[in-house]
Amino acid sequence: MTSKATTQDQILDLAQQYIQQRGYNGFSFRDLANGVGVKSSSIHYYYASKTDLVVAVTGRYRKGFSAATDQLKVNNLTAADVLKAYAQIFKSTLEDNKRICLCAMLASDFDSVEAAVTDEVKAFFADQYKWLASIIASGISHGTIRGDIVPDEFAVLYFSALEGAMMLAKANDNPADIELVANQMITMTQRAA
Amino acid sequence: MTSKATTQDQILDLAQQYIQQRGYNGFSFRDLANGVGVKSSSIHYYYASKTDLVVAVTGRYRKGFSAATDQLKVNNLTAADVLKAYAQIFKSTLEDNKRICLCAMLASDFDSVEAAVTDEVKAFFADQYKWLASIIASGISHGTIRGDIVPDEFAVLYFSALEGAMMLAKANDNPADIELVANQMITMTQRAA
DNA sequence: ACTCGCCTATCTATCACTAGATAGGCGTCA
DNA sequence: TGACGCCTATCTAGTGATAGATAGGCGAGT
Repeated sequence: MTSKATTQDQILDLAQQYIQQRGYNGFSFRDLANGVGVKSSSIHYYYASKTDLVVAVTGRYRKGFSAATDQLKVNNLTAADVLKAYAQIFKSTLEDNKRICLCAMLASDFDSVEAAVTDEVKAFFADQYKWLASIIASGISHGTIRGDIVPDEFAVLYFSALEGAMMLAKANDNPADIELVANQMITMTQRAA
Repeated sequence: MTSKATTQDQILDLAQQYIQQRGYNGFSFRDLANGVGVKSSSIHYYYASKTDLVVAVTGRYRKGFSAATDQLKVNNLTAADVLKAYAQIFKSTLEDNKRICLCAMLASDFDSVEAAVTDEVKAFFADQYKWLASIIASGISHGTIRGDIVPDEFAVLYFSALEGAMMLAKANDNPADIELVANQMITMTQRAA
């Protein structure tokens, strides 16, 4: 009946989970093989090298994340509400088996991975900066965000703080800190001058 | 002559550097041994296990960091200036061979390390939160920081943002982003109501 | 309709290498 | 003479990767 998850999809799903939980150097082809129920050579059949596998996972993640953020735009919410919803993605990710942003993990592992991976990670960050800056700019033009905020700069701040909060919230086992961090920044974008 | 760096100190120094650059799973006893100029068994002579080694590195790092932050307090600077100087520690660390905060790296590797390590990492974070909150509270009482800031909450925000910015600045090869992030937050603590 | 050729997906078995860890020895210096 | 500091040698367990085999499906040509 249902559940037509192919072996390849299962490999990608589990690899993503492992990277988000343990990082690039924290899992092996055998871990993956055991989890999926095949032999490690079968993973090599789909992905010649670990780099190839991680590039595939990261590309899929980037697409999926962009699809998720684009959905936040459709309703006619204020910029502050969109930013809050964006932060909820981070909190939900952490609450899903203590996962960290895939690209944050890979960024920590930058010195261990090949350029094909770092390129994909950098592209993800660029995507997010651009998307956040557009949300902020829109808020300013609608008058719901202070006019002295610089969209490109606040995008870096907001994203940095969420990534950092995610890591700390995992260490301290306190996902609510992500909201605490997001809400303080959002308040600051609205406080009257 | 000079340079009395003992083998043990060299081991700790290099282990710290490797953790900050590659994370817990990104270096081996052999890497360390080659770098110091001894055999890997000699490292086991000082530290029975990798866990023991990392606990020692982390404890030393925590002490050293506290010593550095306590020095920022002595002069009669405004809270904003102290917070700026604090952010400079993060920028300098990144500029020193692209190192990330040791505890941020270990927090990313939480699922790979034993409790003895995570305890030390959590203690470091608690130290920093406490120190930052005291600086902020002092700024409020001196009237240089807005009274509607909550020290404990802003400490989490400020620290999260710096840790996140550090990781992103490394990935994007742009240490100045750390200052950009810090300055935006400091501005927000001072903007008139 | 049959079969030939090729593809897909997986297996077993193994490669060379690296991981952390351990046992025991040897020289130096107090 | 005994502890310290470091060595050689080795172990067990795993690493990513590769070779070669196999079972079954699918499509084209006769």
